Amino acid sequence: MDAVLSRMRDLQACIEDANRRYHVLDDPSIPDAEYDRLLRELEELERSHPDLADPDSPTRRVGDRPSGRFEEVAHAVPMLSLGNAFSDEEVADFVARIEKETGDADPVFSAEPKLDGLAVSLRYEYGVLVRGATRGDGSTGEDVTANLRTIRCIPLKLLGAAPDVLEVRGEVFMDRAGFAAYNERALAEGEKTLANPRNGAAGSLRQLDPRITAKRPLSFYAYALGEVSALPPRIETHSQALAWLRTLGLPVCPETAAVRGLEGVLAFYRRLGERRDALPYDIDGSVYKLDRYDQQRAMGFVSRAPRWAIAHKYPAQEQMTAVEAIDIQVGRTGAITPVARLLPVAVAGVTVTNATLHNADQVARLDVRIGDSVIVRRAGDVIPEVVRVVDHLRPLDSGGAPLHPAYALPLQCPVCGSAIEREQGEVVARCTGGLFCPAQRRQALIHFASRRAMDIEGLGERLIEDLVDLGYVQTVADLYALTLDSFLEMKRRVDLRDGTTPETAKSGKVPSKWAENLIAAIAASRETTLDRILFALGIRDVGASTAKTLARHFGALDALMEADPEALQQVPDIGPVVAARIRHFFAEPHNRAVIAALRANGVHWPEGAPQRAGDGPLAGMSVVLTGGLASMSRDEAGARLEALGAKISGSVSKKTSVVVAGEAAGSKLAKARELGIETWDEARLLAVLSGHGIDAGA
DNA sequence: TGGCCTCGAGTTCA
DNA sequence: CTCGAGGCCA
Repeated sequence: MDAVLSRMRDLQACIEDANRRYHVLDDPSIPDAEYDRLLRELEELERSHPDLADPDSPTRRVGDRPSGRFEEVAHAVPMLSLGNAFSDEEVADFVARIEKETGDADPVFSAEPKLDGLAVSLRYEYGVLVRGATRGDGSTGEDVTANLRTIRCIPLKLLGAAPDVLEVRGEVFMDRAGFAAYNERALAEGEKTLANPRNGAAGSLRQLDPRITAKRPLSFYAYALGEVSALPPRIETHSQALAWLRTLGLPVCPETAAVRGLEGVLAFYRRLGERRDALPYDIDGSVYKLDRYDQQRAMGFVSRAPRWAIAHKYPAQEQMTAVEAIDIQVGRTGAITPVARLLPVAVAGVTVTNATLHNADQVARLDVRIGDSVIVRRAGDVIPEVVRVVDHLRPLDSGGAPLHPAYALPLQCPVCGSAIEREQGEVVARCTGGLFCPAQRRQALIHFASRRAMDIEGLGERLIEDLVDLGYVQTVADLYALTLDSFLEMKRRVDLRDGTTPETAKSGKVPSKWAENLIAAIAASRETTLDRILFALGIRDVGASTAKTLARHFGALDALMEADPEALQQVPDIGPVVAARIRHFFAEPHNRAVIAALRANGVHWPEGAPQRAGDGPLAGMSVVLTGGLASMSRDEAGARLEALGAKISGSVSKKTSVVVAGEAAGSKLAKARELGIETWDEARLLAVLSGHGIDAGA
């Protein structure tokens, strides 16, 4: 019981603190999702232990006291908050409750996006805006009339026949474009940037100088009524009220729609969710309001929220979690990457356990330490990132100093013990162990086997790790000496090491199929091409594209190996730096030995005369492929275009001649349109290929 | 020398 | 996908 009580008091303190920071300081300390979670936990504890509930618990209040910088305003009709639903089930419960209590089997809801901004109340008397206030704690807010008057879409005078008194509730928000522009400027001028658009809106409204507010790109959508002296007749639903507000000149969110029953609200939720990223403003959910006023009255209220409305939240894009450790990863080139190991947390639908910290500079910028609470986000792309540290949750020692020191990169490679060095002016630190370092050896092998290199199917990271750790493979050439027996023996040793039951014991026969397939895949990779083997060798700064150029330019490996720096720099896109790296690679006796061993093991590729000048019908064209093609893969399409002399590039710029856009083409197509670059659909591509005698099929 | 344009390298999870 | 840096051109 003591434990419950102390947990409740802890939660209360956390929530109060978060409230204060959010409402009074405009400086949120924890993400909304975390706040909601804490509040729910406290609510549940209070429900199961009503005797322990504090009468002043934050669950009984909507927000917090105003900051005192502005006049206080008492709301004639309180501004309530909404209950939240985080799952379809909770929405189903909400709808079922309404159906049961109203007796309406198919109730109509007004559904609208839940804008991520700041709730305000506008008071019009005789059609003139006389006062605007923030929500504050729900019953008392702050008078921010002067600031609200600067928002262009808020009418200072209503159109038509307005009632004597009309209070309109709605959301003030900053759209994404405005937010981005604000931060860009703040960054350029060395000012503090805003954490998110909602803070932009809140911070702007709290400016003491309305001239500053006037420069902020704020908008407003009305979504509810407060005090109204006389509602026009025949307004019996929320939808009708919104339509009426529109006629008075008040902006209402165009996404708002009337929907029917559970099916209707869930369909609205999904439709809106799909378009979430495309909307010009941030939303954090949908809101459903029972449309008929008589039904709303029948449902009534619970302490802090109406029972006839609910906010259905989308999975949070930001979450708070704890850093359990900061580990080091060693890349193929020795690059040292610090990685935050996180307490698993669900962010936008997936569980995140790792997040890259990129490099030492980034760690220093964020000042991430072990034990810290951090905000994790999955931004536009998929890869999670640590956005910031929640400073006031940092663990402290008894003296009040941080428990953990600032993180410093180790001086020695944690894998091989070699020195870690950072070259002058470079951002990345590197392990100097080279192929002596097992981590680099492993990465080199993974690279060698990868699809764009030797394309050895089935030889994945796990297998390579075991092969390297157990000493079966030292260099890439050793792969070609592996036999069926060595794989089976290795498997036995792995099972023994991990304590896993050998499959041989379970099935009673030798499960050699996977090993046979692997041997076959390795054998198949013996027949390759010069550009693949060049790429596979893993020369620094020689990627797939440069390898292709080198292969074409020299035609044969020996010619490349003997080329001096001057000869190398004759190759397009090769300058002094890359030339030196290539020379350095081939000067290394170990690398020459590996190449000899590969050849001795039967790895071969066609060699031919150097092709220096690009020719073919599409010579000089720079083509970018994007989106999925139905009749062939992008790689195949690229190979065919290259056969015609075109250059395939990965990014769109004004030098691009054509963008081939397949299914679901994204940002590259958008960029092409923006730059006015010619685009081809798949049909056009096929026509061009067959027009030059290239068979598009198979 | 500065400002593109590219390429390379590293990264997460189902 | 994004960042960093090499290469090229004005």
